[in-house]
Amino acid sequence: MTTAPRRAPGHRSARRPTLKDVAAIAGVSMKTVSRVINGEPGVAPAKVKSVEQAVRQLDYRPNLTASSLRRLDGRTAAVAALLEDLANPFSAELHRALEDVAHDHDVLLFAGSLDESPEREKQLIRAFTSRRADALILAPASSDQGYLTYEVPEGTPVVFVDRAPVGYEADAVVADNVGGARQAVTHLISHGHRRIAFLGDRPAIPTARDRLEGYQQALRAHGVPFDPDLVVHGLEDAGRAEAALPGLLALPAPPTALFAAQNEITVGAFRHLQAADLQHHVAIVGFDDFPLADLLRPGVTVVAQDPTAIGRAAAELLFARLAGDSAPSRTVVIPTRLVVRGSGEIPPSAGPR
Amino acid sequence: MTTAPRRAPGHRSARRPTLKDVAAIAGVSMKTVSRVINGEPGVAPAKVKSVEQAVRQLDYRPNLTASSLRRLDGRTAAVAALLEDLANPFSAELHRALEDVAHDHDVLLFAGSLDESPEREKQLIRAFTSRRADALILAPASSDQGYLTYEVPEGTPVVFVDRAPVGYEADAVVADNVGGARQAVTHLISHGHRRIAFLGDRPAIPTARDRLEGYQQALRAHGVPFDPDLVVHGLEDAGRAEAALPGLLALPAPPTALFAAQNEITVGAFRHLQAADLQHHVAIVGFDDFPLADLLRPGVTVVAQDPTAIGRAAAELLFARLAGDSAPSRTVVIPTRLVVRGSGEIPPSAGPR
DNA sequence: CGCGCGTCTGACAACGATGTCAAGAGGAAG
DNA sequence: CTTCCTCTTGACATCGTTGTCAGACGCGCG
Repeated sequence: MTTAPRRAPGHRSARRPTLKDVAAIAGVSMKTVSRVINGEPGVAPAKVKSVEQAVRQLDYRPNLTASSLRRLDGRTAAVAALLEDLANPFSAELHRALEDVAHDHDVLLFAGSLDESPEREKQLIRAFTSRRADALILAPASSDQGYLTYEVPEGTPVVFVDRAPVGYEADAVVADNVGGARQAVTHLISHGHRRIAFLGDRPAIPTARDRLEGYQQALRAHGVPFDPDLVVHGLEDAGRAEAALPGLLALPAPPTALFAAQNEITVGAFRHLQAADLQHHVAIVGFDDFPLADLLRPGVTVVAQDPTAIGRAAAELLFARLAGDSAPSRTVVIPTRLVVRGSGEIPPSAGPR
Repeated sequence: MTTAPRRAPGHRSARRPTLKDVAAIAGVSMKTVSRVINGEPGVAPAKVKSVEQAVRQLDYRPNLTASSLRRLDGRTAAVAALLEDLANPFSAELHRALEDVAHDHDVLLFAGSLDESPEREKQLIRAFTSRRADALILAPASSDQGYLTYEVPEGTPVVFVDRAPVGYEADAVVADNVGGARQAVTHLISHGHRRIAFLGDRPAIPTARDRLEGYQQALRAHGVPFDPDLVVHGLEDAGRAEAALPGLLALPAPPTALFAAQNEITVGAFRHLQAADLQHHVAIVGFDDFPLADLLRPGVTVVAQDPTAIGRAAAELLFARLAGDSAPSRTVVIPTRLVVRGSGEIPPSAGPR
């Protein structure tokens, strides 16, 4: 017969076939089947053939959970990624990059969103370690990751992305937050601005602090006085950023330019500017690129992070660790890139009037 | 001593503690520990206490892979979602909705992107079934899912999202593609358009076909002649859509309005219109909403799908199946909603000149 | 005081696979 | 023909957990 090497469609057996079933059909021991499945040498060609035939006949699939339980290294060929919010383009692109590298290594990726919640972070870490993920990728929401010391078993590498670890020793891949912010603000200064507002996320977030630091460095370097009234913190989403603008622009000495330290904030701020028809009068540079920034009018000038590069670098560090690399932990800084599109090149005006 | 209920930070034991270790410390059998861990009744309160204490002392975590191996139902408390492209806002939002429902059920979500590749779909299905995911959520890339009959073990529910199954019997949650497209095109007709182009993805994709069907229904219903020159297929990404527009607009009788059957296509088409300064002269309605559509000028009118509703409905179907629901499979259709923003209300003009 | 019953408990097997190891087959060397 | 060695092979224990089942114990009853 040349057809029907496996069960006819429509029929599902109640139980998945196991090594034992294959061994019975092939007329060899379970161990020999195991050897063939795993490509171990030292099996007579004739037996290899009959095992392969039995495997096809039963449509046998090894049970990876059983296999990883028994194996000495206990590897599950799955890694977990805990990111900020998978619906955010930054996290989504990062996730894609991680997935692509993982796929090259025949490893699966579990993913979860943290939404800036430290509790959710701990919860998910537990869930993933209980399932024996081989490694973790973490964009932490917590302010201190010391708890990883006892949560994460020895031999499970952890690589931080986007944010550096605090209280825990591990590899990290981060964007150049200080340098990028400096670059953005310097760009505005070079276009003549001296009253530049800083629009930032909650200061508890390390990247938010770093970007504020870069903002201040740029001001200092060019002798621009620092005005605390121009610094707005706690803009956790686009809506809050939008709502914060009217007050800022109504100051006695309003800013002529905005530095938005995060993509959601940039969008929220732009939304208000456009609603007030100020988008061609108030300059804005955002940290982190976002889709369609080039289609807005004016196009929105940003300091772009490279989430794909961050993801790839993180995944490669991680697989190096899994392959046995035990060098001291490294922090890789991925440079940012200024993308000029119009909104950041608006000159200072006397005011919107 | 009142302190140090668990290992001091900085110290990691070489091996994770197991049931046996807990049993030894608590002075009971492994089985009793197992009972306490799983909250089974019939354990003397004193023993419960000493087990709980030992668990805390060792910071014991059950090994879920071993547990699911032994359990009769073999549940792993993990479900897999195979979506189109996690970096696309539609998939990303869907993913978030799935994750949220899964989280409510204390179930983890594995995710993967298919990128319209049937091979990748089969690969990932294998990877997930090998890991014994309890259920699958699938936005298929393949044109026929008959292979699931033997790939997916009996008792593992599959729920389709975004696209209905072909050659396989399963629950599905889809948007109202025909109705939504009809609504979009009717909207354009009601604004006076009679030469309306259809910009679509590869016709092999069922949703693309459905949307073409809706387009044709709307034309027929209003006595508008169908002109095959105005139908462009195979626009797989924004770049291709952008590149297709010049030829379309250079026709002897160019369209006065565009129906873009997918968000990437809408963006690509809009990008060309704006580059040619036609965005206020050629009407456009897109299928599927996208972030910042309201910030463009004109705002882009779309027929919005509700990926969150689709995801929630799919997840709820799935958990009902896992809970034992064995009713015949259902298909849930989630309605679409017309969002008017400006680009779809542009009247037909004699041409861009 | 013996019996039966319900409550707790632990010994043991089993889930599906792989690591260990010794034994059998076969050939080469003495 | 024996001895030794290599090459294959399978029996068995084991990974960490849960299902099964029988035994120990205390209790009330006749």
